[in-house]
Amino acid sequence: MSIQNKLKRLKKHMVNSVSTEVFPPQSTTEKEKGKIIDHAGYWEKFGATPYFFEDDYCIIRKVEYPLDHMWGRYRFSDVKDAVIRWQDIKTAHPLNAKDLDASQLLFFDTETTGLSGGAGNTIFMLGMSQIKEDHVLVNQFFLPGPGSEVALYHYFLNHVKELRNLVTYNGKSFDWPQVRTRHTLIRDYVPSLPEFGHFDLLHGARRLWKESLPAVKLSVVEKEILGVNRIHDTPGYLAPMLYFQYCNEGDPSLLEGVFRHNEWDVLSLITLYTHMSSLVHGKGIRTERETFEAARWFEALNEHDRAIAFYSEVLETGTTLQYQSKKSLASLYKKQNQIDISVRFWQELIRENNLDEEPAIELSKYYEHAQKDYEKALDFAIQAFTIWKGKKRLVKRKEEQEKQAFAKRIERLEQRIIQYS
DNA sequence: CGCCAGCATCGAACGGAGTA
DNA sequence: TACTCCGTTCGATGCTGGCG
Repeated sequence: MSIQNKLKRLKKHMVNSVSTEVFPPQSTTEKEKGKIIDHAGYWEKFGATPYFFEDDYCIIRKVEYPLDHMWGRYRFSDVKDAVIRWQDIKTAHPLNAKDLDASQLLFFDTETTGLSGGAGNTIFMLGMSQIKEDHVLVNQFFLPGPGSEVALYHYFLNHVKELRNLVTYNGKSFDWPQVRTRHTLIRDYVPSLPEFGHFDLLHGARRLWKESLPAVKLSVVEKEILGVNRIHDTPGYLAPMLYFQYCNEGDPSLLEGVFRHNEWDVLSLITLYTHMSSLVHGKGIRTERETFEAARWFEALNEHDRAIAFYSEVLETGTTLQYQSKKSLASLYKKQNQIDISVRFWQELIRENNLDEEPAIELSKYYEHAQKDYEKALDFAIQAFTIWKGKKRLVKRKEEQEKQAFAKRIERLEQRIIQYS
């Protein structure tokens, strides 16, 4: 096939996906002759096409998956249900997709030339997946060499116009600041960065699995939690080396593994978001720990009712986290002014464990202030003090503070008893 | 290897309720 | 009226683990 024909074909493909104003039709034959890309044959075989902008180009690779394709424990289409279930949850949860449609989520991951920030590093690949009407679309925008960034970001920023919310893994600290840094360097030549909502799944994953996994990196979560098994994955840390080698030697096949790795990452983000949403919605099979951590999450968000529901579930079905759950329930019911329920939990707790002074302190407060039964209050205060004294302390300063608090409480109660008797 | 969001921890400030 | 206890909120601070 002649270069001319090839270019014609490329152009036809590009008109489909790129608005015409960025690819002016006035290109002359002479001009098109300048638009010959390196390794055109390879890229074509790889399903990638060039996108020209002024004198530069970047490489666009698209991959499609059917919506019912399984990725780990879920089908891609399950993310739609997850998003729908958020609609009737009022909570300001950091994963809440209320008022969003699954198709507006941009599952996003970059490949860069290194970890350190600043202008020294470049992003050489912008990878993303999104939910289309009847398929999942993966897009990878690749920087074929330094100096092609305007083309890369021009294409990217036009592409994401309709999207509203990023979904990333550590993207708040890493990917998106990097994008912003690169963008500011060329902002005069490209559209401005859109205001995205942003779900960073790292932090929720930490909350849910910090205690049960050796590390909470995406690769571990993916394997242990999502059930995604990669074969022949190119680890992310090799990406910079491979890219530099490609820059020196010009052989794009060096990067096949990197494309693949990035593609899998943005697909796993879909499954991970689906799964984390399901856990938080209380759907599907959950471990005791997951239910407990979801409860803690809601507690931290001041969502008492949902926290209570989850802790209660642990209490009923759990085995190892019941004591902690009961403690949380006691203080949550107290906050909700359900004192009787709260007290019943404290009493149970004190019977279940004689090494924890907190229930005794709480009961002492209850009998002193609510019941005005100073004898009982004193008993619990002394009991608490005794338990506390039996513990090894680490922080001297805190120890002194707490000791004084106990002394004060006990002295006060003794005074009251003398006075009222 | 650099950066930074989010978490835990702590102290200060404050208000409500009860008490001296 | 002044004080104490308790709970809540808010800001400062320090730390850590994840990204390629």
